[in-house]
Amino acid sequence: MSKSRILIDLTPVQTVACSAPLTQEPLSAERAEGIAPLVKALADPVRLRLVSLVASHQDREACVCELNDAFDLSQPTISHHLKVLHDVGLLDRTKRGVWVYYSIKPEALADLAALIGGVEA
Amino acid sequence: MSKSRILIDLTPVQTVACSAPLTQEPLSAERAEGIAPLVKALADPVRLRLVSLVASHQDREACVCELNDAFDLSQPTISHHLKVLHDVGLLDRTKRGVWVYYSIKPEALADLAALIGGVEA
DNA sequence: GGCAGACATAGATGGATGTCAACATAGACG
DNA sequence: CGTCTATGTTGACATCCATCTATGTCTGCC
Repeated sequence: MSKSRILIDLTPVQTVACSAPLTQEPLSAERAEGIAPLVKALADPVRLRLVSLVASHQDREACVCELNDAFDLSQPTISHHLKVLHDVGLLDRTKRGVWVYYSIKPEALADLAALIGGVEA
Repeated sequence: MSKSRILIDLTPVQTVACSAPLTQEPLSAERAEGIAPLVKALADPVRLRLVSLVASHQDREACVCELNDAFDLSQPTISHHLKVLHDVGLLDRTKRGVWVYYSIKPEALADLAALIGGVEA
């Protein structure tokens, strides 16, 4: 009870960060519910490319205008995907003048990789 | 053109295995389309737990009957989720007598972790 | 102030997805 | 054979989700 209440207040990234690798012990239902949104955020080709574009960009951050240009999708659609990635804690958001820059939170990707890979972090 | 045709014939796991980490270079649209199904297969709390249950089980395999018992879901629903995981190449399937055993394909998880984590495989 | 550009939000819509009940299949065993 | 048990398949249904158009908000600038 108290354990699950604590989990409810954690972001997906935080839940991932404090979970043992999938291959080490069975994932509890509560943790699975907490982690799934993070994986789901990555489970889209457009968002995979967005993360990759940002992560591989100079200083691991990119302006929305550049990201828009990389896709044949409407600006609101890209904005929606960026919001999804930001909401789960994979991307940070900074406004500089008129432009908005999204940046990678590297530890989020690393923690998720450790959870999936399991082979010692 | 020829590159994308090759990718079309790869399974999600194979596509992941031959892709550079997300943080290293921008993911192409074709590769993103190939990888997304694998991530999507993991982007569900029930399937996360199924993978974890199988992966952390003795010999990294488990009988469907045990898996059914771990959930408050109908048997066809579990069967459906196992099929999704098997179709993308995360689980192997073996029939022994009346029972069906699903087993982890460890390299699939490792490759996915390497793609996401990026810190050298 | 007012306009223009960058980005977010709202609402609508077609398609994907998780779940179940019902049925099918396939061995084991009497 | 017939039945029981384990598992997969089908079809239906409700919900979720990716995308679009239209509109709102904020900022810089003339």
